[in-house]
Amino acid sequence: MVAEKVFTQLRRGTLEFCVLALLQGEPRYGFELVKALGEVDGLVTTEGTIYPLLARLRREGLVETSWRESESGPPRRYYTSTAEGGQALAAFTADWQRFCASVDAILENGRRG
Amino acid sequence: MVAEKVFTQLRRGTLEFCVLALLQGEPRYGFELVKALGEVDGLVTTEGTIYPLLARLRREGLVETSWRESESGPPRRYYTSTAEGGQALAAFTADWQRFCASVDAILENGRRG
DNA sequence: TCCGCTACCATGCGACACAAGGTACCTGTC
DNA sequence: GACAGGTACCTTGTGTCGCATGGTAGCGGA
Repeated sequence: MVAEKVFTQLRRGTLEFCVLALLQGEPRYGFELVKALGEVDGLVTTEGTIYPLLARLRREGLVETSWRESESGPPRRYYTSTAEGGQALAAFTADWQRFCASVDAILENGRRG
Repeated sequence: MVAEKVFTQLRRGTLEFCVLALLQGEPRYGFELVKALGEVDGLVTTEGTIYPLLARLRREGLVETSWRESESGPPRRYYTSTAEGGQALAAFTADWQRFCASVDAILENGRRG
């Protein structure tokens, strides 16, 4: 479908906070996040997107990391949301709802003509 | 507000179709669109964004243009949605709703922890 | 005459998602 | 014990798109 390109643009700005939401209360590692997002409609992504994104979140102090051995395979870097990450997520959630309401209103308007 | 940056990313991909929605049934010119979007929360934008965007829509055949004299000031280039533009808008609206549902679900999940 | 408004457009930049490729470790098979 | 394949990490280069900036031109008021 050509419409996949649309989602690529829509993901911008939201993916970051979807990851943050997935990390609330539950530490996860990069590969796991890719698989979790892959199951959600419109949020399919790859490692090439996730790792730079996680590095950014870490630089901004929104997540913390720790290495853990795996029972099978290489060690994993687990990501945990900080308190600051939780606040950022809450702020975004509010912004997101405002934004959705605005877009919905305009699209609705357009449908009527 | 620093949060303005968030909206910059959220606008990606949606702005294009918000413009298309505003053009449904009613021809408008560029400057008018900037003012119309400026009144909507989270969609404030400038000419530097709108004109390249309109040029893109025109290249893709989603809008058509015509010049009209203005009673006061320089002539205006009016943009009208084509049938193809209407179809693209309908397709996007469906994608947008799916995407919103996905993001809402993940954000909700994160809030519970 | 000169400032400011309306209205158009072009150029260059930065942020971000993604494709592609690279490293390293473990497991199973021949 | 060599080697294919899976897991998991990360880096580099590319393309898109919103936006800042700036430039042109006509009109009206001080």
